[in-house]
Amino acid sequence: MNSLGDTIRKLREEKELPLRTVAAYLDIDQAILSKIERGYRKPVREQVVKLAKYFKVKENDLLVAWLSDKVVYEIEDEDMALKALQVAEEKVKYITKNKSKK
Amino acid sequence: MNSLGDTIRKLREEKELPLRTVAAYLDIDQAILSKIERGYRKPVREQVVKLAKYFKVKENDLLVAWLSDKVVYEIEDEDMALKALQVAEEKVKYITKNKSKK
DNA sequence: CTATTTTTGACTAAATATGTCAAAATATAA
DNA sequence: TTATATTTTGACATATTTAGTCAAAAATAG
Repeated sequence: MNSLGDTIRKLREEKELPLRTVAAYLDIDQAILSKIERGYRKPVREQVVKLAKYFKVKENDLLVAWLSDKVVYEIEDEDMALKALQVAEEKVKYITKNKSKK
Repeated sequence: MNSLGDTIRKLREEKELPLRTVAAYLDIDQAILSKIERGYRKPVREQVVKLAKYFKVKENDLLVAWLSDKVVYEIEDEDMALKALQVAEEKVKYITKNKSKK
């Protein structure tokens, strides 16, 4: 199950770049990037978008990983987590359906 | 698609209780309860638990509504919302599976 | 009308998220 | 080894978000 952090670390290591370089591009301290890659911090949306551009991968792929990480983080300690996700899916389907028609 | 707010309002109106009374039980200003019922504020977990007790409904049912509302709130503006939820489900399944065995 | 209840919005306080910095730990290479 | 580069850690500061109060305005019920 790869989290966004794992993905970023892999991309960075493939190119043999130090944290410093990528962190500079994101305009944050390398300490934060280190934590993001290991899952101790969540990046903000803008950083995810920048990373997709930087590593030339599909922005949507990273956004899905980022969003799902956030969702999991928010509910993982709850017994009803899975049930809640299923209900959330229905709600999202309902919302998008009624958004298209006016 | 009923949100938690709708549920609470219905329960409260069935018993013909003013906001004041229920809000006092929750130890918050009635203004907040008003906003919670209409979806302009999210209750905290503790309040959801108290409400279940107060109205004598299943705690888990309210928690599922509360959690799913929170999840939807977090992702609804994103194009990848549905996809993210599906990935999140897989991640949660994976986590709970590996939590049971040690 | 008059009472009661509900809603609104400006404001404050508390909590959480995001970031810096510098030192410690780890890995790399001479 | 020992020197150098990289990564990790944790204490701390700052910013943003969330949760709450309060009082007045609006809506509803008698």
